[in-house]
Amino acid sequence: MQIALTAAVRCAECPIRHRAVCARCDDDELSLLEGMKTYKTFKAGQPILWRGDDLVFVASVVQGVAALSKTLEDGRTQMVGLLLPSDFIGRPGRGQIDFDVTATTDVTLCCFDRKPFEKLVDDTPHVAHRLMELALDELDAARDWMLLLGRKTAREKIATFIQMFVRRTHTDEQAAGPDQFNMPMTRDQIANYLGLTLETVSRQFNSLKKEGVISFGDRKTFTVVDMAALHNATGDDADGGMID
Amino acid sequence: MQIALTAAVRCAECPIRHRAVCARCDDDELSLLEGMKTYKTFKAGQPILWRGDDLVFVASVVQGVAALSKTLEDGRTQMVGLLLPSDFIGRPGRGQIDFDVTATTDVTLCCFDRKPFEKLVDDTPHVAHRLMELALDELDAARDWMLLLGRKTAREKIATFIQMFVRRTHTDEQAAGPDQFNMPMTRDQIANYLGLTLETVSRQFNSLKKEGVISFGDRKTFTVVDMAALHNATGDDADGGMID
DNA sequence: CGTGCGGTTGATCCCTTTCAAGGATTGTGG
DNA sequence: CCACAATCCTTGAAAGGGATCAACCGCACG
Repeated sequence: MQIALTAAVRCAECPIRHRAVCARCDDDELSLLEGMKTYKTFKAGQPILWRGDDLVFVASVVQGVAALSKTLEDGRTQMVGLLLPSDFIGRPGRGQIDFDVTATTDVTLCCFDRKPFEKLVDDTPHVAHRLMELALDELDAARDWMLLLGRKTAREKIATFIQMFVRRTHTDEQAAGPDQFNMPMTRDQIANYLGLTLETVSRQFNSLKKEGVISFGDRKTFTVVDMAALHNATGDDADGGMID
Repeated sequence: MQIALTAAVRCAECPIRHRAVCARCDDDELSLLEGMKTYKTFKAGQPILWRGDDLVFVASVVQGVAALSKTLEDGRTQMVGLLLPSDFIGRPGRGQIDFDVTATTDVTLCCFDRKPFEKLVDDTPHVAHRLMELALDELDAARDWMLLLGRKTAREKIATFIQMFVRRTHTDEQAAGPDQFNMPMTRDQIANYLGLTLETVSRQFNSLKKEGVISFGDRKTFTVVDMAALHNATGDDADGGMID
């Protein structure tokens, strides 16, 4: 269920107010941002930015999921980042990006023109700080993913993916059930994220289902039946290795 | 050939003066840093920091190569970053790191105690800016590596690795020959970086050698015989996709 | 009621891993 | 200076996990 978002939404009531790039801002700073922002929406599957494009705007993801991906000459593609609500697109001091950004689900972005935003970053330490934190969080996530891509088995990849998704989603939206959640990605997109083929993704999902670790009603609605078993299947050590 | 470095080396003469965290500093700022810095050296193979350690110092790599790595419960390990001269260890606002840092070769670090350094970062926009740039560079590198780990074949991985290494090394040190360079890592370390086994690394190296793409005299000294063929073997498109 | 898209399942193949043995190089101590 | 050990590297044979190729299912939608 999506909340209708328009340019009229006030920052103070924004669902990502406390985690996005504006998290540290006081009221004055917030009203500066409020004066600059515009909302853009994208339908599932739509491209948001192409590799090599001039970066005319930067943005926070307000609703939905977007993906960063890279493609080899022969068409093999690999997702190199998943943007959930509060994640940031674009970077100060870079006029271009080196990957494609695509809407995975319907997406709402809170956009700022790049040039004025960069000026604001220079004048507003709170924003600069938060931007740095977000970049470092992304770096941590990227490194976890490198371990997954380089060394984990298909089964471990799937288990890790589900676990990550549950963790990030649970706090984001009020999930319907205890460990139930909605999977907004197709098997093919998941495969591109995990460095697998869609067939392998399907097989591993069904294998975890047969073992009673997860179950799903609709093909897009999962329930984690046995959280401990799921964690066990990730290959990670006890504390999960994830920083909260 | 290593230059002897002691605490007495002046920043103005430092080999990484123009690329490290201090790159943007003016003379005043530089003398502040100069007053804080101490050199530490580590022998090849020595641990520099362990995962979960309290981060008491941050540092720039002055000489040598260090590696960031993560390990699964059962011992599988994956390098998640390679630190060459001018790269930075540690991050503002984080008291801990989530990976091990190990000296791959003999390493010289230019260290700063974390707390005072963080204060300096807050007061010195030039340093904060540069730190942000370095973080974003690392993020770009991490994403290139995710594509490699997730989608490239063993052959492509090796070719990409050599290419990356030649590119970064050539500007760093004046290489002996045109495309000759010194490989400071063992087959095992390379395997951990590329998500392969050491046997596969060995086989692919020798395969590229048989094809006349590279040659090596000493097992640690490579020459790229056919740069175009090497690039062709990376799977990347024409311009290489690497940002300089 | 067909068509298309996403998903499942099966059979086969192949690249990389695994297991194993031997070769090369370096360093150390007698 | 040589013997020996420790590392690092190479090479071969076999096994296996995931990819590939292919057929089919089920649901949404026109």
